[in-house]
Amino acid sequence: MGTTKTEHFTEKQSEIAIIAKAMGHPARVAIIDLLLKVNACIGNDILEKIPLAQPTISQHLKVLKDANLIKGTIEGNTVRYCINESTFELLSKYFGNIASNVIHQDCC
Amino acid sequence: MGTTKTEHFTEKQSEIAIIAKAMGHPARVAIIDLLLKVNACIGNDILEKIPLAQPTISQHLKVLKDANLIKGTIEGNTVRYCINESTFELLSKYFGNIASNVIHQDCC
DNA sequence: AAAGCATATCGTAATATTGCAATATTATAA
DNA sequence: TTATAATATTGCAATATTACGATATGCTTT
Repeated sequence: MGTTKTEHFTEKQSEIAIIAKAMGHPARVAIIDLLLKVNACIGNDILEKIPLAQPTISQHLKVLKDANLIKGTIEGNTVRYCINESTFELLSKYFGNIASNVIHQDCC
Repeated sequence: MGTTKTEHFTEKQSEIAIIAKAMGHPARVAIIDLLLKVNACIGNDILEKIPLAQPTISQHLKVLKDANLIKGTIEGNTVRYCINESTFELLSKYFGNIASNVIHQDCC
């Protein structure tokens, strides 16, 4: 085991899970926060800001990219990373929709 | 290793990561979708709807509860689960804020 | 009390994730 | 061309997650 049984769930459910999972690590949240603050697509200045080894950061960046949370473009020997707005919008809408559709009535 | 180095990150970053991680499994997304659809706090009718064994579902429910995504109240020999709106609001706002603060200019 | 439900917990096997050193790769600079 | 800088990949150890059978716990009904 250890393997997720994906076959039973809808496309949408799997999509959300994959994206949420990618945000499910503080280092990756920190990277997003940093990209947002710097307000530009930085390469691995990330290394200087986040106290993890270079291979580890590279791995986290890959996870974020695979989940479409960030984009990266090669620029010489540097990579410009930036936030992929639309995926965050998707998340925001998905969660916002849940929040606003909860009915209280006989709830806990 | 395998252990996340949490000590370097902010409270907020860790909080978001924990919540996002809890949403990072399709079964848990499916449970939330179900709770929303049923529009009431059901006990383990979840079992009938989600094709996983009872202990597995119970475990997923615990993860969701620990992340404050759902609440559960005991009612006789049943548990009423329901969505914890405020945590979803928190997520929606956090991600929405990111989406709306991205600056494009020289981005990828 | 006994039987029967709904849930939780335990133990365990299979697999995934995290983190990093070492090493590769690729682009620029000297 | 050689060195240097930025990034990716590989390999591996430690730990976490997922899934479930078996079993426990705790109501509720008979």
